[in-house]
Amino acid sequence: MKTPRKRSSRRRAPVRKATQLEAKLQPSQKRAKSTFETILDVTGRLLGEVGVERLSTNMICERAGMTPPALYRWFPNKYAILAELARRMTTAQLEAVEGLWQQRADAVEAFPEAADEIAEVLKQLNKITRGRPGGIWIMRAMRAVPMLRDIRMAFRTRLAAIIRDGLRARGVHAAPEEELDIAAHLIAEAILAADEMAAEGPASDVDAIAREIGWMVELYARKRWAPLR
Amino acid sequence: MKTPRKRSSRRRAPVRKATQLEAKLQPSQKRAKSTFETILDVTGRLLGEVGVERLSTNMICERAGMTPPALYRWFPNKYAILAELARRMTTAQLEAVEGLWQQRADAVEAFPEAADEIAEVLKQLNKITRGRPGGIWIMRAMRAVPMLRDIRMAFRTRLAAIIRDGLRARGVHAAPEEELDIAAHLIAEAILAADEMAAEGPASDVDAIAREIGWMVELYARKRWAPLR
DNA sequence: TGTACATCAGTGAACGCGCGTTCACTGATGTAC
DNA sequence: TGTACATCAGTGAACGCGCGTTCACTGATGTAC
Repeated sequence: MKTPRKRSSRRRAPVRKATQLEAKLQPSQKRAKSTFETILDVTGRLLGEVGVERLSTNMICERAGMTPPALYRWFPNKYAILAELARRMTTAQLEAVEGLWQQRADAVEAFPEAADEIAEVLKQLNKITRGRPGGIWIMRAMRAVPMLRDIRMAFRTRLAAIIRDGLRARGVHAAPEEELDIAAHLIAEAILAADEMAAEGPASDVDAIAREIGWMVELYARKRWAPLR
Repeated sequence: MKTPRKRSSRRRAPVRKATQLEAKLQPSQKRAKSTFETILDVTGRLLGEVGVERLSTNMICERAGMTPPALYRWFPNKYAILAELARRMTTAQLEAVEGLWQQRADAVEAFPEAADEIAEVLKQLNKITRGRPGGIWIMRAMRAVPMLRDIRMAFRTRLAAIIRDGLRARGVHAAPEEELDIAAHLIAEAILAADEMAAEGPASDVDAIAREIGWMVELYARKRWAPLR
């Protein structure tokens, strides 16, 4: 016999264990590595096709041509897969930006080329965002999925730190520490917004968007803490 | 003549139609209006507690103290609820911005107060984003949930149009149409990013963020199409 | 004014399905000798 | 070099649960007379 389902007035206390976001273990054998990467690749593609909320582990397995236990051998749950994708993405983007920044660190003392520099940053970021399967959707998911927000925050913090140091190195001395910090975060967010905007349209739009975000950041950074008239 | 009205139990077409995002019908009676609003309110709150992907109609009903058919009387599915929340939010924000813009349309011929103006826009937007239950999460969901993206796009397009017209009205004549359009969209995205950034921290941060985004937009708009040196 | 009655707004109880996940097991791989 | 064997990487087949949703029905509301 069936117990009737009780509905109202019962508020269940969710004893939810903190979801593990790391991969269970790293694959050692060749076959395993391929499985691991296939899961990530397929998840990225499906993210773009059905969105986060419709994505399921069964769906991933079916598309990847494997059975669920194969997936669960490597990932404890579906958020761990998304988290791995997010971590790889943000790591790649940080490395790209750091590379660019460092590369020009010596050559630039002031702002003359800052617009070009920021434009180039945007292009690099966007190349990565576009280049990975479901890349934009990973970016979007990092905003909206609570379990991924930490990764995004860490990413933005580091991006802002790079920008802040870059501004200081290029002669912004008048700005109070706190103000500069907000400015750097704001610039980081603006660049990320531009990246997502650029990723949603045709690739030919990227250059134009990169040019404008470059101007925006340069003019802001150059003039904000200087006497205006 | 009186026709006996027997409720006919007709079968619905088994064809899966494209998900309807409108409310089924508008409530007329008082009790119904209250139910309708409760559903929206509870959904907003739950959005902030569990996120989009964990949100369910059963959960909404339980928290709202009603049974599922009460919900399905007004909304065809859970996306329609989210869509209604998103539409209300963006409508309120557009009205706030339009009001502000119009209010100052006569008083301002050039840019001297543009920074303040944009700062004020951000504050108004953020007041709405913060003021509604789950407001930030609705903003975030509009980015990541495919079914809500149309609403966000329409919102951004209108916001960009307001900004574009505002720039033209304030003396930006040198910019090519297409370039100005990209600029307006970029400004819109930057402002929305700033809004989300401001909504995630304490309310006391809003003013500082508003000030910086104001500067950023003003300096960009003022200098972008003018000779720089 | 009261009330009969059509219509509106909700409940109670479940449905089928796909979700995330797991168990017991087999086949593949790498390596020590 | 071949092979025995421990270990690694996968399969087959399901599980219980909660999801979105619906049906048949009752109670609440508004209004015509």
